[in-house]
Amino acid sequence: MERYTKLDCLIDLRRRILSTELKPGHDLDEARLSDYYSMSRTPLREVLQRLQGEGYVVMSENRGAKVASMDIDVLRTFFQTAPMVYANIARLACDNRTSAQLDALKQAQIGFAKAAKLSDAAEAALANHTFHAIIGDMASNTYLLASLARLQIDHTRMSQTFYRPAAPAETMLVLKAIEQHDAMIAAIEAGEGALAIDLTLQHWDLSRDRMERYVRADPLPVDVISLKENSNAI
Amino acid sequence: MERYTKLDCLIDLRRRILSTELKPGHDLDEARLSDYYSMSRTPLREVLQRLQGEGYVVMSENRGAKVASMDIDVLRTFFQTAPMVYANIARLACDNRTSAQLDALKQAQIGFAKAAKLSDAAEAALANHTFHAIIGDMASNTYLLASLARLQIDHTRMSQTFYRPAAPAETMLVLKAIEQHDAMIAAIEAGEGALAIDLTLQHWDLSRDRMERYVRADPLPVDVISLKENSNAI
DNA sequence: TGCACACATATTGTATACAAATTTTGAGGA
DNA sequence: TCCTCAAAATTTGTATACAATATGTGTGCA
Repeated sequence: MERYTKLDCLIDLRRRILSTELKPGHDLDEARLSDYYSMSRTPLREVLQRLQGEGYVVMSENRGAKVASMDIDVLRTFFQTAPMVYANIARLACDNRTSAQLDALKQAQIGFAKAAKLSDAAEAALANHTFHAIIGDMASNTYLLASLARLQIDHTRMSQTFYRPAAPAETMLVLKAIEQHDAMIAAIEAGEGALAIDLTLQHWDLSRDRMERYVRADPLPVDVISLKENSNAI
Repeated sequence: MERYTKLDCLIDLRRRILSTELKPGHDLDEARLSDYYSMSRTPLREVLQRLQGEGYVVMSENRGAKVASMDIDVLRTFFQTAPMVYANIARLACDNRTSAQLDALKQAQIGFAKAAKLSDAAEAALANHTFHAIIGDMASNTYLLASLARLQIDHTRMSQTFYRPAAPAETMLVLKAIEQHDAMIAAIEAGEGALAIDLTLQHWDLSRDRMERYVRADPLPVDVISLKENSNAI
């Protein structure tokens, strides 16, 4: 097997966690991972420590590392916090973006659109992650960036678990998201903070609706239930 | 020398960085530190990785770790971001605080008042750090907590560097801060979110004024300068 | 069958030796 | 004196061996 460097390993583990190839709560065995990346446990452990710092992983004494879980109470705070942070980041990005960052953002958008049109859910989610991470960089606010990074981890993982390729509405929503990204790029490039906030909140609403619709699935026909109740009557 | 555990080492390094015993930008030599804490480099390096994740330390490939610096552009974003995060944390704390956390908060306030009255600047700053960290816990919002933690690191370090024990106004400000803490405890205990936000912003203003006043020192008497100019005239 | 306990296995934590990279030092020449 | 460059010294990065802790298994007993 080819040889991984420590940075490769870090990036790859991030990718595998974001794509939910490594599911929330999954146990990360040091020996197995160090074997997988063909490096010794020492540098691998340092990678895990770092991933813990970034919020991808949780570690406990003598019990090793697990992929950070997504509990119901954490999800609640997620929906509570995300719009505020995303909006503020977008506004700051308008003030501080560099042209190099704008180029990177446009590149990321191309990657996102391509993956979305191929219906490659995992790739699209990761490209989307990159897109919003670049906006985070543009804001150049280390403090808010710490929140954003953690929000993004859970957002990206959720968008994966809530993805239903079969649903016809899903395709429409993705196309809408691409449009919104384009509008956001224009607003950031023009430095129009208020507009960027507005677009960001719309973008958030779209994403939230998609996730909510998944959770609140269409109820099964009531007829079937009443039928069952009748046939099983004592 | 007594033996430190890894957790002790982590906590002690945090303390030394917050108290600016280890100054911003200070180089952290692995060998020296592992000797100091009488442990081998392997666990010490893991501690450093973790501190990097928490924002206390920055590391670069083959160049080791440094105490996180406080550049002028970072300070700008600090003043930009702090009030928003502090206020939101305070509001959330009102909704989610437990009685155990309230007890801890009152204890921390006692510790702060004691250190302040003894004019122990370092101890007071650390106790103040603990006080606000507990409010952060109360908010139970992992996302915002990540921002708060990073803001607090720089806030605590700044309040140290900007402390002038000789200044008569300083004592007044500390007494005022103690009062504000008491009012905040009451607001959080009563669950009055709006009031807690208000008090938090007042508390922030006090702290900001103190730091600003330090930076904008009283100008030297103009007479002295003109005198000097005259005597050195060519 | 169900439980408690000791032993075996597996996994994590630490120390040390060595490899790789960086920084320092100093000799040589312009 | 100043610069260049190579060797030495220092420092960081990795592999491996071993220690400590946690987990799994089976036996004996009620």
